[in-house]
Amino acid sequence: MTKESGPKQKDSSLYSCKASSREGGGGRRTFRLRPPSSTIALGSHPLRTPPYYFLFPNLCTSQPVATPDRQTPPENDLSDPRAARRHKLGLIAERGIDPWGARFDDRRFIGDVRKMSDQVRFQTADGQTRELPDFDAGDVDYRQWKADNGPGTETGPQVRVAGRIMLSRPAGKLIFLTIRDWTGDIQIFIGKKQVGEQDFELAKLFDLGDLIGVDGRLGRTNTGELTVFAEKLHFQAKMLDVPPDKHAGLNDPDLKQRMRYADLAFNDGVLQTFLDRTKIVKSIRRTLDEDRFCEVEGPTLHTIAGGAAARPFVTHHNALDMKLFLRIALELHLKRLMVGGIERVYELGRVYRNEGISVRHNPEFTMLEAYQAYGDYESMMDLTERLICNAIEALDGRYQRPFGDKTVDFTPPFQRRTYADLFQQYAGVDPGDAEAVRRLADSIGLDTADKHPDVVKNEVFEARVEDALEGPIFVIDYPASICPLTKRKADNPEIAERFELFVCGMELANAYTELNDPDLQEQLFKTQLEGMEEEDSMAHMDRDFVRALRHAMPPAGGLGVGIDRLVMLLCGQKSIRDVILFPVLRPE
RNA sequence: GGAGGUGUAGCUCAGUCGGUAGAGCAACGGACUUUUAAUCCGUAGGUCCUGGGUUCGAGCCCCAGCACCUUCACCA
Repeated sequence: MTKESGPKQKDSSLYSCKASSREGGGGRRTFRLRPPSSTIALGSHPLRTPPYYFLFPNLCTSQPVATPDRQTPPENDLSDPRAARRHKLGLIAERGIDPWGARFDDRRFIGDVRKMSDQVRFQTADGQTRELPDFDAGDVDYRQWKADNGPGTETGPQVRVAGRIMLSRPAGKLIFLTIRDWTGDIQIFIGKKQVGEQDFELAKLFDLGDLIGVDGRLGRTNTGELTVFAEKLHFQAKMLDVPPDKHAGLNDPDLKQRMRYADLAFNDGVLQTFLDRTKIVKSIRRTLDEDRFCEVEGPTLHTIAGGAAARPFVTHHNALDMKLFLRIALELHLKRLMVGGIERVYELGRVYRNEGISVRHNPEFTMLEAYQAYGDYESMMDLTERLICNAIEALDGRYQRPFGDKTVDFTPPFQRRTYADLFQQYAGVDPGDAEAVRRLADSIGLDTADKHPDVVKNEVFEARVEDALEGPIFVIDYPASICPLTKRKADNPEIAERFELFVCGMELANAYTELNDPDLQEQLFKTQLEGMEEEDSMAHMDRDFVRALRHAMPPAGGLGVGIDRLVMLLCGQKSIRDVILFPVLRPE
């Protein structure tokens, strides 16, 4: 799954830069001079902490200090949770412990430690080793089991873990913690007798949200809970702000997005959704790479924002004194590359559209576009199905996926129905009967004045058909006049070889048999430009793109997939802002 | 941009008819060596989004503004 990214790979120059940028911190970090980690024995971490409080004298007092604003309350008012945390930060430093931690070699991810549970054994007094009862099977009274099998001692592997304190259950001279890293949770047992007076006093200074490291032995408590029985504690970082409610978490959607770090750290499932997003994106790349598609990086700054009908963001290049647009699509540059001979090409990247924000729209979003020379829209349909099915396999292999109150069945093959067929079924009108379509459009309150019959038809389709498509369903063979970049069917110039994939009323993918006739392309651009506002994206003819087509682009299939929406559907998230780490927000 | 809703302790939320501001969690003090959102006793914590207005009196009613949510439009 996730590659080990331990501290060994840490860029020391980056780190020293970070240290020297802090007041009083220059030269403090000396770990680069230490021997390699292999020579460091587990549990005997060599950090000899300097007298840390000389470096941060202001942290090490509980005297009142100036309070510039409400964010830093008086430190002597310990009823304020933030002041209490700062006070404890000072007490930790006074104990000679760096409250901001240090490199922590040879630690294991908690998820891996949990997999070591079968190494926990019970050794009887006469030297026999016994397997523990199967705790997953149901209620096991482990205290009773030990009494029945005793006398004896539990043995388990020595482990080193680190994570954030999520729950704390103090019980006299015992403290139970639940700590979490990005692979899972595990309980920590801290007994005064077991860790010693020093570490137990340190543990009393722990707060929810702090990061700690633990050396200990893996075992089971009387209730059977897999637990690291602490032998040595390592403080790693203090959380100075107050974490959200330990049970309800952070609920305010604005705060969740604004403080995504807190959302990720404290709300169940959020981190998993974003790790799943990465899995989906990796799977898409893998699928395309296996099909010998070549990933490229086109320009983000365009002189003409083309390839889609959307308003662009405008920016300015100072040295050239030139207006530039953030790209609204990847299409036109990828096709230029096909002319150049990259016969299977894709880009998976961010595009920007200066449009409204909604539960399905963010001004910047991630798009995949893929082009395959000598393919057509049928080849792209097969590819789309493969991309989605492989992504599902990369997650958990479950083809029935909940979305809101529905369940979407992604078992291939997906349905394929023509636009006309679906129009007849859901709108109840023959799509070939322009007058009947117009009457229907009028009756549902659409503005039909001065509009091309196919445009009216498409508005009816969007109003009546799209929302009804629970899918996944490929809608194929669109009216040609609404698809300016699409090749017509050989036997019917009224029909464009195009499909859109719909799931839960949402457009997930869009693909064409690409138009490669430069003269027809130029003509269609011009037709589309007529009557358009200057600020609209396609209102500038991309002459260089037409020139590229004159150098001969192979006939090809082209596909666009909205990655954020795919992640929404596969992860069961109803809002696009729940699958984008940092969605656009107004300033605080 | 239009319409509707929400804004109260660090977090999650109550707040009746307009009459002294409430709970749980978190915090602080105390008890507890096998707990599971630990429990028990005690303490402290408020710019009721902001600014006006009505009223003897406003968290509550009225007006304006700000932010977020839902929905529509633009769009994918």
